[in-house]
Parts: sequence; structure tokens; C-alpha cells
Amino acid sequence: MNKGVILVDVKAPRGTQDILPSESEKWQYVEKVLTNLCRTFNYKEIRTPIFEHTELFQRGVGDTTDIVQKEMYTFKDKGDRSITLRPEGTASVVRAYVQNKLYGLPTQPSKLFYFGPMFRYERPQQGRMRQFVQFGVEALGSADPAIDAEVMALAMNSYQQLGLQSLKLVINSLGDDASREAHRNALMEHFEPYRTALCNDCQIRLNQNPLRVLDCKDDRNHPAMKNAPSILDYLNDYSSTYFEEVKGYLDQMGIPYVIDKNLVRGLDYYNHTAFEIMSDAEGFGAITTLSGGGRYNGLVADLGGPETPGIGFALSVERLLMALEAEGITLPIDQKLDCYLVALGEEAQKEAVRLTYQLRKAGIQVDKDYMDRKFKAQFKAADRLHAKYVIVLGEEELQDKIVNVKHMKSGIQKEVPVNQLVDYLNKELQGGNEHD
RNA sequence: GCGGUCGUGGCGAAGUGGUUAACGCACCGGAUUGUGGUUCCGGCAUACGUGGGUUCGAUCCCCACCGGUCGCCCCA
Repeated sequence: MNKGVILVDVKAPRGTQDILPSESEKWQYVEKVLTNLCRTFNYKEIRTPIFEHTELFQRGVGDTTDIVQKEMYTFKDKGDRSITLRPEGTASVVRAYVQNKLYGLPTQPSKLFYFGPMFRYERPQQGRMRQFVQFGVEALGSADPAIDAEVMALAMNSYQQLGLQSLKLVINSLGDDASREAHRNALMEHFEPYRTALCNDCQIRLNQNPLRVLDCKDDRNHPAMKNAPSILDYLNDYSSTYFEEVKGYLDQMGIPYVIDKNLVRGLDYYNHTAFEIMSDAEGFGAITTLSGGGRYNGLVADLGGPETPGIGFALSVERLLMALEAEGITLPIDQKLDCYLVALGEEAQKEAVRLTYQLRKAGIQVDKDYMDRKFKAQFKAADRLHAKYVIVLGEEELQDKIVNVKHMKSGIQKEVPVNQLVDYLNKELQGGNEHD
């Protein structure tokens, strides 16, 4: 029949994945925990488009960044507009903040969170997908160092709430514009004599963004690295006081951290506070950064809004789940089914359809056989679905207008009149949950 | 984007330049006309990533591509 049909081998595009039911429950659980965490920190959800004008990311993320230069999914739509699938969330959130004039609301700072897929064209690896899901928060409108600490606390708790232990909060300050400029000049001066000894990439970085030379892996052991000027020595009074206060607030909350003066972030918009959360757990390979964030005091103005400070962070849900796996943490996901209806005989099958629907309308979770299985096999199916109760409906029950309800764990079975079944199950399911 | 490595039924995993490609798990049925387990017996399955090439003949050898994975770049 299908001889003439050409079967094309259609697969999900490279770097994307299907999240099947066994996994999606974990995703839902994580999303629930994180959403609830945001509630306690009083962050509200914002949902922005999955694609934006390309220009937003060029201006927001920065033209010289790798993300913009080589990792964006950019295409022309039918109206000849250049569109890009969002590679990160901050630019969109800030754009929405400006466009909708959220800065005019009386509730400042604006504390927002988001959850959704991001897209970057990279060579895939475990923990590095072309489509991946980020959870992130942004706090806009406050330059209080306490809110930097708050965002880091939320970031750490995102993992701790789920039971992760092997975490390391790494922080640094990138300073304000004046501090950065001074540091930049010092770096160029410092490395210039060694220019030819550095790797090719670093020779280019030296001109474009000398900060990035600091975290080069090739040149890590070059003697010039050891005594390279640290940004921390070039912070002006405001920047350095700010950093001290951020650390102070972290101490207040009892959140441990380490300072890495070479921590540099790959997006242009950061200044002052920069941080990453790493996992110490085994089995991560090259992927150790679970999440990252920082302050971006110039971004709102860059995108056409009023001069407004901001700070945020984002984590990858894929990496979060990997970290849980690596630490052997299983999420408390309820895989049980309340009821499974086993029916035997033609007439009973008809009644089973009616009864199943009736129970469902009463809010009871119930399923039945659709594979024409034998009686015994239906029981096995109920077992595989981890059914708490099995409702047996055969010819005899049908005649007597009853069903047999079996509690699977104890094996105890009771006859229940059909017209009392909803009440009976509701009572059983409420009371019975404790010892399940 | 660069380099390494891998690709056999739903999953795991043998194997060979040559008639029907092992096995295990899972699944279905029977032994056990209406009660989950075990055991035994039987059965099911679009399986050698795709496309070329070498060859009388390729799942096996060669090339390209696709995909996974590891490292690099970079990042979440």
C-alpha cells in the first residue's frame, strides 16, 4: 500500500530534544518549585516573545560578543524584517520594561522572572543544546547592593530548594565605566610586551576586549597572567564600596562565596557585580557553570529607556537536571494513578466507559484498558500504572449494580454499590494517601 | 566553527566480506474461563544511521553526510 510513498527520515533538528512524559514531570516539578521560590522573593512572571528584531540583541547583548557574532538564529521574515530567535532573556525583558513603561509603575524596583526556551547555534554537547530552557530573574530600578545579594540568594536557593549540595557561588566586580576603562588600559599596557607569546585568540582579544585574555585557557599558565592587573585594584571608590556592601549582605544572609578576580562574563552589558554558580559534582565534563548573572546599569538606557540600574541572572534547566542527576537526587514526583477500571465482558465494557467518564467528571483520576486485554493482563496493566485502586466490573457486578474495589497495596477488596462509588473513592483516596 | 570517538529491534548487547543477524530486558499469549508475583512454554518486533564507492557479493572495507558523545572555542 505504501510502496509509492517516500519515507523521509525526519528527525528533530540537531541540538534539540523531545522531553517525553517520564522527563516532563520533572520539568513541571522544577518549574513549580522555582515559581514558588519567586513568589517568596516577590518576583512576578513576565512572558516575552520567543523572537525579536535582530537589532535588539545586537544592541543589547553587544555586537562584539560571540553570541551575536556567531551563535544567533537569524532569518528574514516574509516582510523582509530581520528576526532572531532569542539567545537569552535579559534583552527581551528590558525591551518589554521600556516599551511598556514599567518604570512608571509605583512598585519599584520591578522584580521579574521568566521561564522559556532560548536558542543558540553551537556545536551541541551534553548540557549545551541549540534550544535550551532558561529560568531567570531581573530586578530593574534599584542600585541598592542589597538587591544584588538578593538575586544571588534567589539563584542559590533555586538549586538548594531542590536538594543540590555541591554548589559554589563565585563573584567578582567589573566596576563601573571609569573603573573598567582604567583597568582596560592597564591590561593592554601589561600584556603588550608579551603580545607575541600569547595565543592567536588572545592577540585579538587584547585589542577588542583585553578583559577576556584573563580567562583564556591556553594562556592560563603564562607568567604574565600571575601579576596581571586585577580589576579589583582599579575599582574607584564608588565601585569598590559597592562591592564591599554586596559581600556584606551575602555575609548577613550566611551565603558563602568565593571571589574570582578573573571572572568575566561574555555579554557586554555587565558592570559591577558579576557572578556564576558552579557545580563541584562529578560527571560534568566541560560544563561546570550552572548559571550566571550580574549587574547591567547601562542597558535600560541603551535600549531607549530612562537611566535605570538593573541586575539579573539566568540558569539552564537542562544543566539543573543534570546536576540533580549527578548528585543522585530524585524528585518527589507522584507517578501513581488513583484508579484503574478492569472490565470483563461486552456489556461490562459499555458500562465501564460510562462509569469511567462519571468518575472523571467527579474529579477522580481513572483509566481503563483500551488494548482488549484479558482480565489478568488488565490487572498487570493497572499494576504497571501504579494504580492505587482497581475497580472490577464483570457480569455479576453488572447484574447486582455493584463493583468490586480493590486496594492494591493491602489487597483488600470491597463490594461497593455503583451509585455510591464516587463517595466511596473520594473518602478512600483522601484517607488513604497517608500510608501510600 | 576545529579535533577525537561512536552509531545493530522500544532498551541493553553479541557478531560476520557470503544461505533464516545471536542473546538478555521489555511487550503479548498459554499453563492458571474473573484478581497483580514467581516459574515454565510459546509468540511479537519496519534492527545493522543515510547516501555513494570497492566487490561476484557489504551490517562488516573506503568516502561523504547526518546524529550522539568527549575535548576546544564560548557559555547557561
